[in-house]
Amino acid sequence: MESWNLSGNHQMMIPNTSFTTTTTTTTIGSFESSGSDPYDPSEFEVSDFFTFNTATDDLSTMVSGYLQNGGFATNEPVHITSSGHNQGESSRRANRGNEREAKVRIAFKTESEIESLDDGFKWRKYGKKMVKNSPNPRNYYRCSINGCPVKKRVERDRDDPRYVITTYEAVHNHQSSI
DNA sequence: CGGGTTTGACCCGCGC
DNA sequence: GCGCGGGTCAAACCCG
Repeated sequence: MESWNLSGNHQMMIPNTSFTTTTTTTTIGSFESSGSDPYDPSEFEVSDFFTFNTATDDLSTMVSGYLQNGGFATNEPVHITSSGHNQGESSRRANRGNEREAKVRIAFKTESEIESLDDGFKWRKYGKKMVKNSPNPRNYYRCSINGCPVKKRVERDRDDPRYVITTYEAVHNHQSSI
């Protein structure tokens, strides 16, 4: 768990992407970068979230800023190893276990009635699952820009359905989708 | 026709 | 080995 400096240093090149609902509280949690481990499927504990208040457009700024920089005003060396074999998904299985890809993961918890929050990127849904201990499904999205590795999953907080938890993974290799 | 969504099947890791 | 849970695939479907 890192601590983030939320001020400054986002390059904001996202056009007006405003969330369509009034967002009061947003929470951010679980930052991971650079794994020697392929996947860490650990869930986010609520205590891991970092909460702050923000105005609506600040939030979208931060989301997009995060997604493009690989982090908030962080000096974490977030590097994407796009090296060697990165073509296609079949390679993922092939080299599971010894390839080290930089993993960046961040979760936003946002109070919202709708779950399709516009964060300025174009997403293609590729899966949906029911999660255990929750009546709510979890949706899986992939960034639909060329070979962009970013995924996100969206689900509703299981014990406070007013909130939507959006988890982003990896860093965009392009700028805004618009 | 081109793109996204739906949806059940499939895969993989892990614990028993 | 088996079942479970999370994650992904992909064929069918939908919609402009």
